[in-house]
Amino acid sequence: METYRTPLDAAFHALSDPTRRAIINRLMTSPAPVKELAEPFSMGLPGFLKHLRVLEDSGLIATEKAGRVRTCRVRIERLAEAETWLSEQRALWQARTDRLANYVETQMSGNEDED
Amino acid sequence: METYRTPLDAAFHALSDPTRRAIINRLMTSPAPVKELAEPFSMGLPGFLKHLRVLEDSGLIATEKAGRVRTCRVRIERLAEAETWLSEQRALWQARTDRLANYVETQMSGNEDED
DNA sequence: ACAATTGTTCACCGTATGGCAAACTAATGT
DNA sequence: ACATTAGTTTGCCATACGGTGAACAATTGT
Repeated sequence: METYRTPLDAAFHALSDPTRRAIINRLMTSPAPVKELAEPFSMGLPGFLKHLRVLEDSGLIATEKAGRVRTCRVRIERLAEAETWLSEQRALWQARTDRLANYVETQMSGNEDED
Repeated sequence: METYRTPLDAAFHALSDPTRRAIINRLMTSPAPVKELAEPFSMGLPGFLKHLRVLEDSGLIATEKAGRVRTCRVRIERLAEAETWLSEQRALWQARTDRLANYVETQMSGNEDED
């Protein structure tokens, strides 16, 4: 079903849906079975299961079935990858504003009364 | 075009495509005109412009046209929102593992020779 | 054995996505 | 004036997405 190329593609895609973010949010506190996870949402189980599959295919969660109950838990590593990408970007931004601040500073010490 | 509900939906969706992440990555260092941004990619301009629109609609970038050149720059706030959501989730996870560690510890001090 | 609980599969639907090619507009260089 | 550059619009396409209802397992409680 998921044709996503890289893990990051899949992770960000999975996070782009509010239902799925809510699921992640819930699972951060503790693992839970499918039924309990589904309860807060108005949609039917089939639709809900699709969301779970998107999450599982993305690696953001893992599931395991015991008896008739499938228990879901978060895989924090994948979430960390997304976080890492974002913080790398912010590092680039930081480097840039640092350069800019530095430039402004050298300019000002050159002509202190400039506008 | 974008029917996205919340800013977070739109931001994560925008980031789920490798082309768009590459654009963001490029823009982190400095603003750039459309043509220069498009050069590294094999696709045509119309397709590329769609990516730019997704990014702009998500609030991850802003663009401004001067003469015939449209310059694009990152809007760091929106990226920060995504980062914030992720770190909130990790805080929940952290709280959980802390609780768990605490529990294990109290158990061990109760029966120190247990397996 | 039987019913209830829990999950799964299937076929379907309307809309969005990611791409293309072609035609077009607007600003700039010569 | 004319050609070039830079971007835009339009129409099209195949596939993916988010949801539905109906039928079908498989486990568990009584």
